[in-house]
Parts: sequence; structure tokens; C-alpha cells
Amino acid sequence: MLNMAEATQINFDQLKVSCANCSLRELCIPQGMTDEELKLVDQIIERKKPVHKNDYLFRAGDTNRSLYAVLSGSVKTLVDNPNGEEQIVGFHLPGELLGMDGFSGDSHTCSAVALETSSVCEFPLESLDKVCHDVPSIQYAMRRLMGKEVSKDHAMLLLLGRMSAEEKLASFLISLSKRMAQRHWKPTEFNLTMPRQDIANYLGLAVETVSRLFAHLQEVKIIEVDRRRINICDMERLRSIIGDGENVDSAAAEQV
Amino acid sequence: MLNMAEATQINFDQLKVSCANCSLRELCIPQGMTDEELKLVDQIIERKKPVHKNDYLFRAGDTNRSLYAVLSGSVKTLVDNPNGEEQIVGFHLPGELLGMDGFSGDSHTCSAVALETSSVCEFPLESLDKVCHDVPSIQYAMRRLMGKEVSKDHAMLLLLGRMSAEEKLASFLISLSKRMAQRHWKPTEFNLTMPRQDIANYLGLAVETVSRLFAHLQEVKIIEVDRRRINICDMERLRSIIGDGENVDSAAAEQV
DNA sequence: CGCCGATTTGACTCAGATCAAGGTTTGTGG
DNA sequence: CCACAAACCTTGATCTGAGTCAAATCGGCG
Repeated sequence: MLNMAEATQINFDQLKVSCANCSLRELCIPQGMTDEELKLVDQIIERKKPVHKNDYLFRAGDTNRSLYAVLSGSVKTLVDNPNGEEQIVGFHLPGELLGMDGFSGDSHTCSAVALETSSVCEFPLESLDKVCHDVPSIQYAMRRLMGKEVSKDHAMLLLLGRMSAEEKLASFLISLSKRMAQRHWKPTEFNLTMPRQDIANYLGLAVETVSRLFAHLQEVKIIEVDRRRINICDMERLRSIIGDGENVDSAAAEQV
Repeated sequence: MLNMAEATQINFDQLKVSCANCSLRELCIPQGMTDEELKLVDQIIERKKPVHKNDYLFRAGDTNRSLYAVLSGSVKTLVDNPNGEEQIVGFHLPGELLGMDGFSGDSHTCSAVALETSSVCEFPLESLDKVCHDVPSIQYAMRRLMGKEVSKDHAMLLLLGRMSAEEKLASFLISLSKRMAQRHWKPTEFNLTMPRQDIANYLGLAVETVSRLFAHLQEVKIIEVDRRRINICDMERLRSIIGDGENVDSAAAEQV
């Protein structure tokens, strides 16, 4: 029991950690900043309490706009159409950002939902504007991060517009694998934090198709799947599905 | 002949017009700026000579990065996949921006090609950074414009991921119609500046499907098509295809 | 006029959706 | 600790929207 309490205490402290000693520092907003600049960023962050699975971080239409960085856990963002259907537009791992859709107009245009118990850092838009104004290098960093967002979205348009179901799933797994590697986690062995339904929605497929594709990729020994657990056994052949043997670090796979 | 020459002269002068008297002012970067601020923006613009149909404004991989605003004509942007296929990610009308994909990394990740003889204003990235630094309101405007880009891309993900062929084409026409209206051109009668092939590619369809859909929409008297000429006869029913009778100004249609 | 690229049209095919069960895991309250 | 429900996932059978293939037609333009 004492151990448990201690562990809880440690977790709590981690939530209050500054950007300077955050392990995600090089993936997140602070990448490449001086200690000086970091302090300024630190000051505008509101560290949120953990959010639970299925909690909304924000909803389309919310006028209280912020940029969010995932600290732990994972989050999905989605847009709705007039008929009430929804399209998932992103899955966000620790160190990744969401909420840029609120930078135009006066409200968010997509919603964000926690896929599991997670914690996020929140940067209110006003404070963000102010610190960008005061610190050029932060403004520069923001420009870079938004440009990345645009390029990433373009890669998704390519995926949804031109790829077969199998290519879509392969791209998805490769993208996850690369993002695992960036976080110094195993790139070939990881847990999916989202249900099949969400993967299907994100890739523009039916759940059944995703399920069958997982079965097939396992069949031919490219991956092993056990429910949410993925093990990529043959990265080479997984890559060959999206059609590049050599040019492995292609922009497309990088950014899905 | 003299008239022709005169017309050419007038065109040439228009290219040298400042942002302050540009008719696209309220659609483009300068929206809502003071005269003071406009001058600063004006100074960093490099007004390009007209580009011809099929000319590249920039290519994926170009390290010479800029933000571009279409002054006249129209431009498409596209990304390539490892197999050499391409996906068109945007069509850009006068007053619309392109090139934000270059704001991250060190090169553009998509290419831009003129659909017809066009002219564009170029904002080199370095100058843009500088003026953003000097003038907070321009930085603020840039943030807004990039946010809009992200929201627009999300709407495209919804289109590609969830819509039927007919819904896609209807959304496309409605989007064009709205953008015509913004430019004070007829919202129900306009020319497509891109071939069927490009429309098909953009919407994730086959050319034949687009052709058949145009034929069908004409059949049921929702539109009239004559080659590139479009006349929307029944906007109400066109809208009903994407599934909203009342909630007409939905974000989805707005931003495709 | 004659060629070439763009567009249309028709016939056929197929990847992936939909429909229909059945199995498994998780959580929950008694 | 068990029973039961609710998600979630898989598998099989069938259907269909849209792709593919093939061919004709149209519209400019040298």
C-alpha cells in the first residue's frame, strides 16, 4: 500500500514537470529551444488533470480555443458531417499536438476525444499569441509545427484518395512504427490504443475489412496480431506493400 | 489591334498594383489590415511574371520556399507517392494561398502547377518571418490563415473518407460556387479551369465516374454542363445531395 | 483536312461494403 | 466469485458502387 501511494505521488509530480525536463521535449513544441525560451513556454502552459477514456478535450464549436500537447496516453480528433457521421482526422501520441483547427474562425472545427486515460498540456490561444509575439523563435517554431500539420494532412489525402485497403493499413502501421521509434519505444511491437472501428473510420474502410486485413497480414507472416497487440515481424515486406523497397524513408510513410 | 495592345497594357499594370488597391484584398493575406500594415506586406511581395498553363510554381523538394497568393488564373497543388502516382490536394482561385507545406522541414512537400495562364504573388519565407516578427497583427493573420488551411484539409479528409461519388462531386461544385460568390462572380455559372481527370483525381474517383456523374446531374436537371462550362440550375437539390436541406452553411461544404 | 488529347458511353469486373452470425473479452452488480 | 451484459472482434455469404477496359465522339488547332 505504501508503494502504491508513493507511485501515485511520483505520477502527480510528473504532471507538474516543466518542459525543460519533459522527456517529450524534443518531439513537442520546445524542440530546439534555449532554456530561456523554454521558461516562457512553461509559463503559459496549463497542465490539465488526467482525462479519462472517451472524455472530450474540446468539441467542434467550442470558442474556448487552445493548442494541446499530449503528455501521456493518446487522443483522437474527428470532424462531423451534416448527417451526423464522423471522420477521424488524427490519432495523437505523447508529444504530438492538436487543436490547430481552432486557429482560424472563432471556434474549434473538430473535436478531440481521449482514447484512454491520458494527460495533456494546454496552451490557451491568447497566451500562445502573446508568447509568439514576445519570442520570435517560438513564433518560428509554431510556423514549423503548423507547416508539418499541413504536410501530414496532405499525406492523409494521398492515403484516402489513392490507396487500396491493404496499402492504407500498411501505411498506418508503418506510421505508428516510426512514431514509436521517435519515442524510443519498440518500433516493431506495440499496442493499438484505438478499437478496430476507429482504425477503419480513420482509413476510410469498414471494420470488417480492417479485421480481415489484420488476419491476412498475420496469415502471410508479416505481422502478429493479438487483439490490440501488434508485432511487426517483417518490416521489409510491410514496406513493400506501399510500394517502395529502397526509398524507405519516403515522405508519404513518414507523415501518415 | 490597338485595343488588344491596350488591354495587354492594362493587365500588366494590374500586376504591379499594390495590396492596398488589389481587388482580392479582403480574401487574401491583407484581410482586415490597416494601411500601415499593408505597406509592410507590400514590401516583401515579389510579383511574379505570369506563369503559363502547366508551369510549375514550385516542386516537392524545392528548398527555395515561399508562400504564394494567386492573383489571377488558377493553380493546383499535388503530392506524389513512391509509385509515382499523384494526388491533387487543392485547387487555388484568385486570393487563395498555397505553399504552407514548406513551412516545416527545409523544402516543399507538394508541387504547384498552373491550370491556366495565371499570375501569383510570392512571399519568400524569410521575409515573411521577418514581417511577422515586426508586425504582430500580420503574425496573427498568418496564424488564422494556417488554421483555416488545417480546417479545410479536415473537410477534405471527411469528403475522401466518407462520401459517395455523387456526394463528392456535389460538395466540389458547392465549394466552387461559394468561392465564386466570395469573388463577386456568378455563383451558379462558371467555368471549370481543370480537366475532368484532375477533378477525378482530387475527389478520389475515376474520370469515367466524374463524366457519368456530370451527365446524371444534367439528366435530372440539377446542373447544365457544356464541356468546362457549369450552370447550377437547382442549388437546393444539389445541396440536398450532401444531406442538408436546412443547415445550408455547414462547415463541411464551406471548406471543401 | 486530319491528328491528338479530352470526354463520353457502354459492358463487364471486382474490391470492399453490407448483412448476418458467432465468439471473446471486459466490466459490473449481486 | 459468478453470471450476465455490453463492447469488441472475427468470419462467412452476398451485393454493389465505382473501377477498368474498350471504343466512339467531340473540339481545337496546326
